[in-house]
Amino acid sequence: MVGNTRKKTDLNPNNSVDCVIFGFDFEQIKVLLIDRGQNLGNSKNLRALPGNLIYEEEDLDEAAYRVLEELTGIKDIYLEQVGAFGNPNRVNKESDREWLKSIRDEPNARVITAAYYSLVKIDDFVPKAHSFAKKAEWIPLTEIEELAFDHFEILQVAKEKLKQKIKIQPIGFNLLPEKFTLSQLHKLYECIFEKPLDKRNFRRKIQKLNILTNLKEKQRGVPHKPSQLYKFNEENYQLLTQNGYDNFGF
Amino acid sequence: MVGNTRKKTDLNPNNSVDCVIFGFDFEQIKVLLIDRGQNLGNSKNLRALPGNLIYEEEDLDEAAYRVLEELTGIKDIYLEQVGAFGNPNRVNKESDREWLKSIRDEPNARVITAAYYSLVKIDDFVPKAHSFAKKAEWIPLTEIEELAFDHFEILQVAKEKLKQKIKIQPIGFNLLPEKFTLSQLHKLYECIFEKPLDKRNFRRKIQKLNILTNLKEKQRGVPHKPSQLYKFNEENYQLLTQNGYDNFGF
DNA sequence: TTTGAAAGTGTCTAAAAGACAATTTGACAT
DNA sequence: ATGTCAAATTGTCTTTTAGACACTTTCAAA
Repeated sequence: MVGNTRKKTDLNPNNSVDCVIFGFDFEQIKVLLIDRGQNLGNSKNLRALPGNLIYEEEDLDEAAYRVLEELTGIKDIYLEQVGAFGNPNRVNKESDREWLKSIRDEPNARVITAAYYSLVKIDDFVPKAHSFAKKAEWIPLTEIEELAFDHFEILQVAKEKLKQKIKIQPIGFNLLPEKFTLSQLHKLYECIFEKPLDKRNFRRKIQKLNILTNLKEKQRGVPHKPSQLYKFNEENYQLLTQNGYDNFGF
Repeated sequence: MVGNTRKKTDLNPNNSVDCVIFGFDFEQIKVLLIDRGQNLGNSKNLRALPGNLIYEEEDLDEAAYRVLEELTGIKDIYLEQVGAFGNPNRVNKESDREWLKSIRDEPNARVITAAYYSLVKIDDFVPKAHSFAKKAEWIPLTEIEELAFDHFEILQVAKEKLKQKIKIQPIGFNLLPEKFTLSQLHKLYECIFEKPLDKRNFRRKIQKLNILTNLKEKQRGVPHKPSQLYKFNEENYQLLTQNGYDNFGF
């Protein structure tokens, strides 16, 4: 392969991106997985992370944004690299090999993947027709036990990175709609940290940070005391962090 | 390329590892860089991170350990992945292209690199003859302004990851000899965080963590009050963290 | 009007962080 | 022997943050 002859639309058969797309439905964290719709005798039809080969003339981040848009129709999304995964035996399940044969020109090529995680507002998700994904589904994190390739391992690392990142940057807002309640935010943090957080202490700290704008608007139609709605205050967040503040943990 | 015919010793021409090797000489943080010894008319002879192509049948972590041992002679070192770097224009300096021509079979191949950082005890460093590195030198972080390829960018990201990681895991001991003084540890943290830390508060916190063993042994031959020597207490560290404790920041 | 369900709120205590300066000790020079 | 230099060592007070803990409010629906 000679660099000068590469075209934008040439596939790089040796490098891919895989995306761990997190969503939140106010109850639990979910991950968008694809169903490859394989009919296999007795072996399981394992779900997979959305991902694909990159193009020759494409940066890794670009490729991740592209794959995300192709799959979800969402642009300008929060995206963070998890890392590179290159175990030579990443593809060691018979079902994975079968599947690659059906969709790849070079199904036996060694592929090193750059994994990303992204946080999306679940309601913005617009399922798109996707070449090789028979279905795309939101699966609760707690129900995921096995995935294709090394995707389960990638998911574990992505979860860990998310947990760490959210302690130093309030990225959780990317999982909530523009307007949200403190209870929803509270629940979100409990789901990410996988442990209960005291309601009053949580509210005290998040409000003290002064990065929420109270919209003076209430929830409607709920069969109990309606909640105040808030939105994330980007400007105050900038002010807060410009002197190095980075304690957003609970 | 067909997977089944890959051999352990085949080079993968499209994927490399690059290593940011941090050291500490009790004064400042240094990085091990190679000098490619190029004679170039007017353009600078830029230094580079040590790195190389990986083998076809080699995991990325393995490759990083191998490259480190080949270069420094050190095994069983602290190693952490920084991430994948795959800008299609990573190689955009004429001097880098020239150099690749001289050492690679496929000098124009697009290479995606997995970057790692490692922390080494500077005195354990045993310079090794290294195929294409004319010299390997410890350069102070503060003096590094430009590097080959995208290595300067990689270095910045590695520094950032190190700063974050050391707040949740006391990996700094990997940069110090077995026996060290509290002042040396204090200076190390100041260098990593690039800001002064109050001596008394630093000592109070690190001692309270109870992960240091006082060796009841003093520095010798210093023209001032000799300091107590300590070593890292692995067992106490395990005890401390097994309940999720992760606040090692200052 | 009653009931159910979640929202909203305050205080006390304990632990941690941050600011701050004087004394001690050994090596070396005189 | 004495003095000097340079770095090590040590403690207190104040402020901030974390953690534990329970009752009242508000709306919708029965």
